[in-house]
Amino acid sequence: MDQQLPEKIARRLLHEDVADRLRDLIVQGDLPPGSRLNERVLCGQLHLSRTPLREAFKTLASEGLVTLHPDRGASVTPLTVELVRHMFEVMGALEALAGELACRNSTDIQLNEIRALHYQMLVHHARGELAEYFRYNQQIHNKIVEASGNPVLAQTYRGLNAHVRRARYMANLSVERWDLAVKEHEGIINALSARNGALLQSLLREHLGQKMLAVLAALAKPD
Amino acid sequence: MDQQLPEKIARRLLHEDVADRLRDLIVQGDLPPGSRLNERVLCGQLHLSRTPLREAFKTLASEGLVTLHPDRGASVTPLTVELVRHMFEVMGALEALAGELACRNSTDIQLNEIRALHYQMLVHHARGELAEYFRYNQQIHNKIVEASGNPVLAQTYRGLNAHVRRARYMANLSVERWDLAVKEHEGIINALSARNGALLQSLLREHLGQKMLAVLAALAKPD
DNA sequence: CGTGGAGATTTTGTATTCAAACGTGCCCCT
DNA sequence: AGGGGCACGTTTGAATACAAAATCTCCACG
Repeated sequence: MDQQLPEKIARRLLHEDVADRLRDLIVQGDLPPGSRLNERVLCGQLHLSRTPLREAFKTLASEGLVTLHPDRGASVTPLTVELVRHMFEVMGALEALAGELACRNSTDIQLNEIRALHYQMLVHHARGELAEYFRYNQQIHNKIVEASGNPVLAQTYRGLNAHVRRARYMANLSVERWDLAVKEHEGIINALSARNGALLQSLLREHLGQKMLAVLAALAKPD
Repeated sequence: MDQQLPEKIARRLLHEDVADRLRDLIVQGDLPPGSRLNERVLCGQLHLSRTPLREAFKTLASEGLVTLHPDRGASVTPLTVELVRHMFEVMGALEALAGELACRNSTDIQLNEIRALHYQMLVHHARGELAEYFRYNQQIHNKIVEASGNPVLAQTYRGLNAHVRRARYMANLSVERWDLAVKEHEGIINALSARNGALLQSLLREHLGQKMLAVLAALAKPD
């Protein structure tokens, strides 16, 4: 047996922690789009030196979350309508592929896990707990991608998803849209359970398309 | 008019040059899969200090070309059969999307440019000039992705393509496969010219699938 | 009142330094 | 002889130092 040990021994690199932290700050809007990232200031706030911070910038830059301006520092990549549209287009292709593969490759255990998450999500929907709902919603989509059994797909998906989450954070969900989204999820879970790849793909596309419309509407509105 | 000026004023960052250089070395196999990247040695060879080199590592790591081992340095990510299979799966979805979008969005000028590249490629095929053939082949696929008008797609594609190019570099093309690939390209160009998205998608999938088989066969063979 | 430019200040890019972790070889002990 | 542990050299991780670029300030000049 050469399976992974339950706990990782390997220590985490500082720049990785910093990248995670900055990613969260950007996704949640604490570092607003377009804002400049002053190295000295951030070093003070995060209690580290410039070296690992700058390393984290490189990681985030290659994910597209920050933009590097030679000799003029880094800034949070602005969220434009065009960027959102293009991201959702790519996400659509990736999710469709994930759905198809998940129907083919996922184990029953993974499927049960996804169903469990779905029901947990329904609980939070019933209680009107938006933040928790989002967490489980996110987890379900991640699990579907994982269940595809394709780590390259999973990694690519995660990279883009940071952008999408950032966009969604700005979009306040209407109650109607929320209810509808839950209905769509119902269908998604059913198609996956039936391992109906073609159906799942079209449902995922529809779901993502609706999400994009909601995000675009929110972006268009003045803050 | 806010179009890009013909010449970039912005200076290039050292770590970007280094990342490009290392990427080439990895893709071409000069830095073979699994090989360890000793910082001091590379610094000497590339004539720079460790800081920008390490920054370049971070970029390449987030592209997946190198793997970082905490406290034990970096190494070139090994090319496994599984990795190749998974990459081609994702590339397939991306190229299909690119084809669909290119049929919808590309300008006639872009289309003409692609056709021109195609004929140039035919020239090199006729002369049996493999390296030049590959260059134009690569350019055509890049142009199709560009013609999709989706920069996010283009960027994602480029990231994965480095891996694919690395894999292909190991696969010696047979003459039969080469002739067939040219035929496939013919069909691709025609479908694109006719702006037949559905057809183009299936042709691109077929083309990529064949490429994957060739690469996998080469990987399976002993070097 | 605006404009332009020299010098000071800040900020970034790269090199160097310092500290901690890793790996190795040797010696001692059983 | 074999295994364990300790000291050493090497390599990496992070901080600091230095250099170059950009930005800001303020005053002279039109």
